[in-house]
Amino acid sequence: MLSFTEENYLKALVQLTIFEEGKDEVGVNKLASCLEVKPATVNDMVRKLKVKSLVSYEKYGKISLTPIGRNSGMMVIRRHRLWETFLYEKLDFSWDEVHELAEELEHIHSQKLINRLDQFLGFPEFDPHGDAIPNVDGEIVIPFRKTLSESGKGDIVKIVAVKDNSTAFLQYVDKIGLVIQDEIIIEEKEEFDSLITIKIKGKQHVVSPRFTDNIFVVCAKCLKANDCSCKY
Amino acid sequence: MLSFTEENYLKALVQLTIFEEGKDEVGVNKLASCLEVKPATVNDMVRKLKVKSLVSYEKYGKISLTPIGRNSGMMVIRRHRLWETFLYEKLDFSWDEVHELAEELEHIHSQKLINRLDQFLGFPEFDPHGDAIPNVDGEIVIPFRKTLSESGKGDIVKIVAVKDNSTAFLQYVDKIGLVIQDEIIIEEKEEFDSLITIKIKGKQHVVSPRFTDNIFVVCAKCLKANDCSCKY
DNA sequence: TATAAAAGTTAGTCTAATCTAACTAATTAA
DNA sequence: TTAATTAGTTAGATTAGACTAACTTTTATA
Ligand SMILES: [Mn+2]
Ligand SMILES: [Mn+2]
Ligand SMILES: [Mn+2]
Ligand SMILES: [Mn+2]
Repeated sequence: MLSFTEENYLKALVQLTIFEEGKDEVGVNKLASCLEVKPATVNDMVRKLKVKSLVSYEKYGKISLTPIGRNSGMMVIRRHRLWETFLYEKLDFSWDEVHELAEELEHIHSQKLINRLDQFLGFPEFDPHGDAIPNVDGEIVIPFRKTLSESGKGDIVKIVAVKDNSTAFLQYVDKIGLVIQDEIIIEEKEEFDSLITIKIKGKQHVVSPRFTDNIFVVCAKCLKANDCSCKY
Repeated sequence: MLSFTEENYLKALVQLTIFEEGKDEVGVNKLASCLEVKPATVNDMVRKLKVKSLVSYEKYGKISLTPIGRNSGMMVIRRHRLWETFLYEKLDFSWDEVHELAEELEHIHSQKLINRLDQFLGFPEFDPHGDAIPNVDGEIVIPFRKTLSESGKGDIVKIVAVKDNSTAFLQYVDKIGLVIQDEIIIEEKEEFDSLITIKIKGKQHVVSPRFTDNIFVVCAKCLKANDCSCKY
């Protein structure tokens, strides 16, 4: 049985080596800053996780997940996202409240409980932030998507997810009136300070990279963004 | 913020000094055996809880809860019983499965979460084992009830709760076909070995004190057992 | 009331998870 | 290719929660 702490390390490793585009290993310092602990602490724990065959690691080398480690980490994320969905759908929490609560709930271990919860929720594909929910085998479809920052002037896109899960960010998104699946028109891009003028539901907003870097979008014309042939 | 361990001590103290009839304090050894740790461990922790003003305690004396300690412990029990009810009512778990899962879930702290869950469940009064659920202020109505062992030959009673929450016991109750609110007729009491013959739904069963000590009943004739004037 | 038994305490040890401070290896840039 | 910077390691300390073994106080009993 894994401890809360071990689970949090594995979860962070999934985020840094699987969800992060084009990276399948990570260094001690980066993992440490992600978990808000010191590198010395990570060094200890990584050696412990290696003994348990959850990570691959050699002294002065990079850290990567073994298949077992990957699955364990993915299960933590599955639990996190299913609980977020439960809180949002059934208990009427707002999307900026659920993440914090799910940080605790994700460590409830029972497989049976989480599978029953999944069923109770009707096997949702996405959590309230637009993130895909890993299935019972730890498999996940990471859909094609880009950040709003990567879109060009004149593009018409659709918001599919948010990157930042913090209350401050999510409340700002709420304030602007933006909801998952909404259409966004990029009206202006100022190269000098990277401010972007967007139109949502007919209303203009000027937003900064702090915002656009954390909004995931797909082309609004061809929703099957994988085969997208639009300029986008 | 209380740790899991501290919460478990407070919960055990509520059970031993409030739910246990006519006792408002408890010794180190009894608390230790209830928590399955050694007396030395309890001694350490009780001194820590005293510093936090959660218990009253003097060296070589008995332990009792302060009002704050009582409320904290009661909140753990409220969460435990509400989660049990959720698992039983919404996720179709059986009554012998829910206790173990609730042992983990009871440590999720958010007040807002538990109050929303309470609302979602329609403010239930009792958990799947027939135990009353403390309200948002930590108040609880401990209804009048006796064990089946205390009933006499010829009594007609109604099962309102079970004392033992273990899987083994609850599955035995299931096997006999007994359900909360069922009527039980005490047909025979053998003084020699304390075996009791009962009738449930027209079927006879011979049961031992291991069973009857853990079944809570009220008189079936006058359901307001508090004012019961039947022999019972 | 003296003494044996039960209840409770203390000192010292252990493990998990963290830290700091000092060190070493690897990478980058002059 | 050497020096500086960055990344990673090690040793030693701390804290919470547990333990054992030895001790002390309280209570029960002869
Ligand atoms: Mn989240
Ligand atoms: Mn999420
Ligand atoms: Mn229970
Ligand atoms: Mn219960």
